[in-house]
Amino acid sequence: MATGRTHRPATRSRGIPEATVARLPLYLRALTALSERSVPTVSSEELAAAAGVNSAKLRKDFSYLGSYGTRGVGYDVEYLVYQISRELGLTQDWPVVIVGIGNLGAALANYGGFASRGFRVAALIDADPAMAGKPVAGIPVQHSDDLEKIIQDNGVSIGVIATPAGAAQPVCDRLVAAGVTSILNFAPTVLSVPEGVDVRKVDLSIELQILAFHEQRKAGEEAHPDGTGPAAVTREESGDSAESADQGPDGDVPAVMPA
Amino acid sequence: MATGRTHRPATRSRGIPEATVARLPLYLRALTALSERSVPTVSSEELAAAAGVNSAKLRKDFSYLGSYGTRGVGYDVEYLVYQISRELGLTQDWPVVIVGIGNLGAALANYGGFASRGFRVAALIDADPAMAGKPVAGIPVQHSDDLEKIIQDNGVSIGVIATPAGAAQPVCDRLVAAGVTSILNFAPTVLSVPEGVDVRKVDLSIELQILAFHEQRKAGEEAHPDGTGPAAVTREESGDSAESADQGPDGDVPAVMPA
DNA sequence: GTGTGTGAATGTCTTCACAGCT
DNA sequence: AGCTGTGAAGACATTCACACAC
Repeated sequence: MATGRTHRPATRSRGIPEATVARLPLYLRALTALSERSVPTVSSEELAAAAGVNSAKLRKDFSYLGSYGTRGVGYDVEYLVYQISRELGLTQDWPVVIVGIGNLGAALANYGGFASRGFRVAALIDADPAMAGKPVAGIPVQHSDDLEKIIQDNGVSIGVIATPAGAAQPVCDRLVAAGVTSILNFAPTVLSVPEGVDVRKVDLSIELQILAFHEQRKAGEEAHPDGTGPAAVTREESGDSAESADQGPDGDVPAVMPA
Repeated sequence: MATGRTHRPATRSRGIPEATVARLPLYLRALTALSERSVPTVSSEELAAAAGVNSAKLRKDFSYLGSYGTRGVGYDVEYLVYQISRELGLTQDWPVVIVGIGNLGAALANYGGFASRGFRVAALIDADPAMAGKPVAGIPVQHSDDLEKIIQDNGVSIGVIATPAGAAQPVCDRLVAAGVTSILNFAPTVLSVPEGVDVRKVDLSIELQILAFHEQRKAGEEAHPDGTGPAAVTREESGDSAESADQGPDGDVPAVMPA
């Protein structure tokens, strides 16, 4: 959701819906787990449960990739892992730089699920001269003066911004000027980027606020089941599945699952 | 988005669309910045630009809250800040616990944007006895043996899980059993929760994979503008705004913060 | 004149339900 | 018989465009 949207305003042909793309990593994770347990095939029903979505959605999602299943049987786990990995571009190596090595930047640098999926932390960059040379997660921090050179030398196209809000836009501008075309932004700011550059943002405080909104409703309902309370709701809890969560914004990334 | 959905299956009356709720924090942030600069009023056009959305969407979003603007003039900044805060439930205090004080947990504990919005870190919990008593961000870490007591003593209803994947579900179960009804999950796992409990997830690796997907397409197009390449695309990049990113997810989903 | 508020139109995502392949 | 793949229906979200209030 962040700002508008740059990628295909409505692509057809090999156009995989954005909502589907956002779920592919989820399926991939579930499939990887099955693969490690040497499970050979899986049905849409089983895989959907593992990924926390419903089976119709999963089948529809896979249908955009092609017909990789076998009717009456299910999906071949290894084959699907490969197809989804390829579709997501994970069969290649993605050098990534992290800018802003504070608490969060360090946490990201140490994050394991990083390397496990084709992403390689090529460099850590920080504006504090005192940090320069210090190793974090085994990688020496470099000073931001060299940002452009680092990007270019490593052929980096994906940048992660974990700086304070005020530094985010300038850093973003430099990253883009140096050739970065995809940015994952952890700073609580809206970034302006030229067309063709993708930005995804992750904002803790926003997630908490969304939770608070729903939490408030729950409290209001309890206290006033008649729908009169503070945040009078009047829902109808219509008969419905028994799922849970969701995940927000636009692409609305999915988020959880039922018991 | 995620799985089904627990909150109003399609509530009307005071039913604010989920997509709108997800944007309210964005508007609030932009408004807070204006407020600090003592700007008295703002038009939908200006505010939309600051929040990174288009003005029609913003007006539609606000229309779900009520008619807080003045035709021909715009919106009163202070008044809107108050209304949105109230709608989001930020006028009250939300004690939060963070479970799992590793790199990420520590980063979250240190996050400023936290307290700034009605959220108060009531306790830090970790399973490592060696951590017990150590202060992180000025708050002493407590051992997870006391999790239930901590939740109850502090009246916590929102929990943040920043543990390794394997520990997430057990921790989640204990949190829920102790009374937590909203969970922000940073562990790369699908959590099972009973109906009535909200879960939002933030997964760094998923965000990167989505970026990689788009990045791959860009590369494919450059190399094969005819739409024949590896991941043959054939989009049409139809004329479009000059905004940027999106977030998914589901929407989009999304979540953290800066150093 | 200016900018909000909103019905109507359009577009996207999800769910249903079943035909068709194994 | 079983489970995928998918048209069609429905729900939801965004955008348009303009009447109306200031």
